[in-house]
Parts: sequence; C-alpha cells; structure tokens
Amino acid sequence: MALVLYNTATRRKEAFEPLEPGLVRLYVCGPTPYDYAHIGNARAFVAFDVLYRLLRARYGKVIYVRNITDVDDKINAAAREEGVGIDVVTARTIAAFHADMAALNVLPPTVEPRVTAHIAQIVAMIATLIAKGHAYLAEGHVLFHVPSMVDYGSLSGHSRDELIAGARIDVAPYKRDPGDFVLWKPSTPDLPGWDSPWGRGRPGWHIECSAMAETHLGLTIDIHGGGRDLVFPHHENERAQSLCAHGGVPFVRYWVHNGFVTVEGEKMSKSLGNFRTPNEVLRQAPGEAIRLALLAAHYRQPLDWTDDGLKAAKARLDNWYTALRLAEGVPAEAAEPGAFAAVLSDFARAMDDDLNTPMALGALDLLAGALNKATDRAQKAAFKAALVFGAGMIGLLNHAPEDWFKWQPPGVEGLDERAILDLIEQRLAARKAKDFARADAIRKQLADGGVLLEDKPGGRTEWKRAS
RNA sequence: GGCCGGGUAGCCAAGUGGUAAGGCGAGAGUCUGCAAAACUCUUAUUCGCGGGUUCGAUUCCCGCCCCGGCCUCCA
Repeated sequence: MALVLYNTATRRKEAFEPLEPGLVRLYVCGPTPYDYAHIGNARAFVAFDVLYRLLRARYGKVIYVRNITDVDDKINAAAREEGVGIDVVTARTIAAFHADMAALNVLPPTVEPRVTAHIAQIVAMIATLIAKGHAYLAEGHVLFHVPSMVDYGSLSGHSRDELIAGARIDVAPYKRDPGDFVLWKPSTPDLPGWDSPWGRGRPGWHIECSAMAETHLGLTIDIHGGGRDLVFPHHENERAQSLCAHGGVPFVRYWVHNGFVTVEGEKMSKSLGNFRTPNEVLRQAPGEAIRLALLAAHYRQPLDWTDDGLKAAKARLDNWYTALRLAEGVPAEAAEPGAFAAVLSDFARAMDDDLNTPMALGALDLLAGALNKATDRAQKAAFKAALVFGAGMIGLLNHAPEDWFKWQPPGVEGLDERAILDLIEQRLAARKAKDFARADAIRKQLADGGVLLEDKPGGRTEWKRAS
C-alpha cells in the first residue's frame, strides 16, 4: 500500500514516492521567534511530526528541515520595545519553543537552520535572480518581478489579475508591478543588517526559505509543508524565487498544508487574542493529551480548540493506558509478525490515506478494546504490541501506565505517594476486618484528595489521580 | 468583491453511489462488601435546505442558506 498525500498544487490526493528511493527530503516552515507559540502553531508542528515519523518508518531516511526565521520585523519591534538585541528575544523564544515541542513529543528535525546563518546563501540567490532578469533594484530594495514568471499564482490558484484587483494594501511606488515583492530591503543603522552588493540591509520574508531549502535539501524537495495561511503569499513567492533561480528545475513535488485551530469558530491568532499556549494548557492536561487533541481532527480540517475536546483526549488516553495496565504482565510482542500486521492493518491503512489520524485513532480504540477482551495470552500480546506500536507511530503512549495515572498539574501538590500508600494499607486492613465503614471513609478521604481507588482481584488496590 | 474549505447524533469526528467507524457524554445490565475498571446492550430511519441524475445519494450535478479561511504579518 502506498502512502497517499493531498497535494495543494494539484488539489488532489497523489501516491507519494520520494524522488530518490530510500531518501525523503522534507521542508517545513518553522517559527518566527518573536513571541511564544500557541496551540495553533503547535498543531502544524505536531501534524508534520506525524508525517515525519510515518515517512521514517516507510522510507527509512528522511532529511527533515524545519527553519527558524530569526530575522523579521516583528522580532525587531519586540527587541526595540524591550531595549535589547534581537538575539535576546530570539534566544528566549526559541528555548521556549523547544520546550513546548518536547512537551508535545514533537521530534527535533534533522536540521533547524536559522536565517542569520544563511545570509550569504540568501545574497547569492538574490544575485542570481537579478542576473537572470527576475529581480531588480529600486530605491535600495531588491524586488522580485512577478511578471517575469509565467505561471506565477498556480500554487495558490490566484491569477495575477485577481491578486491585483483584490489587493488591500497600498502598492509601494517603486514597484514595477503591484505584485512584486521584496527580496532585500535596506536597514537603517538602528536595525539589524548585513552588508550586501545592494548596501546594508536584511532579507525579505520569503527568500530565506528558498535559500535554506536549497542549502540543506538541494534543488528539488519531496515535500514542503506549512499552514494553509502560508500558501499565499509565502509559498507562492518561495516557489517563484526557487524556480526562477534554478532555471525551472522542479522545486517542490508535494505541497502539504494543515488547517487551522479555531476558537469558537474563529482562527486562533495573536491579533485576535484568542490564543492558548502549550504552556498554559499543560496545566490542564499532560502534553500527550494535548497532542492527541490536536490529532483528533484530520490535519487539513479546521480544529476547534475546547476544554471538552482536551478532556475527551485525556479520557481516551486513560482508556488506552487502562488497557495496558490490565495487560501489565503481558509482553508487547506478537508471536508472529503476520499476526501483528493483521491487527494493525486498519491503523496503517488510515495513516497511509493522507494521514487520516481520526480514523487511525478509531483503529487504536478498537485495539484497546480487543486487548481488554482477549483471554488468550498470545492474543493479548499481539493486541498490546499493535496498540503500543501504532500509538508510538503517532507519538502517543510513551509513558508507563502507572506514571500516567500519577499525573497532576505542575505546581499542584496533591497527596504524596507515601501517604496514599499508607492509607491504602489501612483500608486493606479495615476491609480484611470487614470494617467497611472505615474502609469507605478512607476511600472518601483519598477521593477528596483527588485519588481514586480500584480494588483488584487478589486483594490488591491500585490508585490514580483524578484529573 | 475574487478564490478556497466546511456544514454528519448532546459534544468531538471519520466515511461511502447500496443504505451511517470511533471517542467523549448519558442510560440499563454483568461483576463488586460498596465502588472503580472491564465487559454486554441502548443512545443519528439519518448526514444544512431545495431540486436533478440514478434502480438507489449523506456520498455525483445545479441552486440556495449558514460558518470559516486566504487575498495584509500569520501554523
């Protein structure tokens, strides 16, 4: 079965094959570290993390490049406001970003290039574009000349005329064409800048991705990802730059874009102020639950972020961990590889179909149920293996069940473990003595402290924190 | 205004030209000293509305309504 991906460029699902067998080149637009990431940003990185894991499993080697745009006017503005250098702002924000990604179990990319380390490549690419007649100098700016490219607009489905007609911005007077966009812009002495043949300045928004993709992945990349809002203008312009600089050598074979996280039906965004950061949400639920909540809708669909959705994700993981806990002594391995593949086939099929995580999650639910119902040890082992493997493939079920059930929000100090175990001992003694009133009082006491008990056969009692 | 998406049970969310996965929630039962968990059963005669094509449409076509996004920094 082949992996099928929806390609924004063709607006249809296409079977995926890397250009070079056994090696996938993946580029995803990373953060601009001017401020903390929010759940909407995180969704993109979780979605592409799932893609990355799947590609690795299917094709072996993947070069995953996810850049950091550490040169940007919003960073300049933030730095100016604080009266510090841009590196202070970016260092702090990048550290927070990495912490957020780790909390959501997003794997680090193979390379995480920064714009500040690729100025030379950017300058070289701009020079090439000028030399080939695709860019021109005007009032200290270097601009990409859109009419110099025949099929500009084909990725986003916009014609140039439409774009001009719908333009809501004032067109800078020095542009030869209203659609022309900046490759290099002059910096005043108080702004970060680098020397170039066109004077001291800084790169425009789109050129850095073209240059970094070329540097780390070469002329043609297999998959380029990002949020839907990047299709235009960012990816359209990136494509124009790369194709023109490379003399028409194919740039991206599959364009993949994720949908937005909304809040009450509206796009989550900084400007609307309706955003939640991973850090805030981590006080409500473990990172794994946040990750699952982000995978509960198909990556191309909008996802409405709600507390209920997060709770449902946590409850679903509780189910899976409960199933694992019940099968504690059973090894997670199938007796024979064939059996393993068979029970996991629905999951694999769903993932292969354009990363249909909602359906894949459904398959895992069924596996958890099957694990609970299985009576035969070999069967249990196969279901357990399939559940753990499938969930692991999308970055879930990474904890030992006993640890999972001990989770409590950071900063919250519930009953300590010694006290809990001590009370459980006392309750067991009371039960043995048929003093059920006392036993129930202890249960109540623990419940008030957020600890729930489960009596198991054999006189054992397990506990978990309510959340 | 132009161009894209989407409208499926109380909520979330897949899906298919042949009669609606799964999760959360709710209800009943088995089990249990009581619980919890697990297991069993129930919870959309119906997929925004109106037409059309078809033996048959939620799924294809047309129109309409509503919601969101992009066209400007944005995952």
